Amino acid sequence: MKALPVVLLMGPTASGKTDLAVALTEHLPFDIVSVDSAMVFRGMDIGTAKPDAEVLARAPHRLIDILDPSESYSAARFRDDALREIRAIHAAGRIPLLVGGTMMYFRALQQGLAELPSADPATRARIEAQAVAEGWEALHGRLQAIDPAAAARIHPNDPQRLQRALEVYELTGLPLSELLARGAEQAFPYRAVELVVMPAEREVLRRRISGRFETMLRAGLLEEVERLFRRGDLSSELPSIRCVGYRQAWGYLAGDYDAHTMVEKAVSATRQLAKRQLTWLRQWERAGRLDSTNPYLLDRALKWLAENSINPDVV
RNA sequence: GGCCAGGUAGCUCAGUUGGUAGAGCAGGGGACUGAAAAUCCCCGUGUCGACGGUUCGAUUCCGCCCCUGGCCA
Repeated sequence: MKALPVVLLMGPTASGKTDLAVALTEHLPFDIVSVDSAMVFRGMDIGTAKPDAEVLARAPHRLIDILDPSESYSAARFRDDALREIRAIHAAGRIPLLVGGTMMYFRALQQGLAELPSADPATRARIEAQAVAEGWEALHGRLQAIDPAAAARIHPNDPQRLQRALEVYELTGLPLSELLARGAEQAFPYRAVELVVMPAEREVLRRRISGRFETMLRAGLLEEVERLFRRGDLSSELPSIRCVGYRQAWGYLAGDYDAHTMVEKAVSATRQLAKRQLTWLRQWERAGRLDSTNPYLLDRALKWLAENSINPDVV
């Protein structure tokens, strides 16, 4: 029996993925699963460009609004969640359409992850304290001793990865490199059909990004962030508040800079995000992992899907 | 009109005791295994405001002019 299809629609921020996905649901029996590390948070709607209630009623998105901003998500949790949603959608006789811009989630989903311990706040706090006392340079030296391969790969200025490598060692007694070398868990047991929304020109995307941020402000982004700010239990260290737009609005509300600077910083941060997303896409393209067609136009996307024999009979 | 401080990378500035200059930000490229909208790495030639002068050589010194800000009239 042929593997069941899963359609993956990826692209940089502000490229029009959501619009295309919603349009596709009107032609084929798709159910959408969001692949987005920011849309998972409740109460973060405007700044994450979450589809509005009217669109969601027409085309429900799974894996949005599943976390409070005080919580944190992960690629591993996404993988589990997404596989569960995919099974449920297939069971209902429909086709999963995974849409988003969090490229590492796509990677984790399709290539799998090695068996590693999940984040442990106590261990991280301990490592953090050591970093404050001795500096990350010293911790990099320690990693050099326990896991030379990881130390060679991880730059001394990269606290996040340094902390993770040390955390894994403290939790398992084994070097991260060795656990990674054991390989990922089972592969993606579906037939993946990949659609990539690539902007023809960077300049177009740049303009869309600044225009969209202005629209977000007019739609009440500042009020949205202020609600989070006033809660009192959130901080700029949290993954939710580090999201593009939220981080800068937070800094403005905290009095770190004026409104004009906030807008400038937010727009730049969004462009930088798009650049990183494009780096993933180009890498996959070079590796031949992607079909280089740009299915931005709806009819082109539908044609592409037809060529890959995605139609209601398949399921 | 006079005095003072400036005019150096797209922006904010540093610097050159005279040998044509470098940071941050922006921008570009890359990496990426439980934070990933995160975290990190690499990439800096620009009439050094204009024109003259001194000098082997001026962005640097001198003169003059233009522009910006401040003070005084």
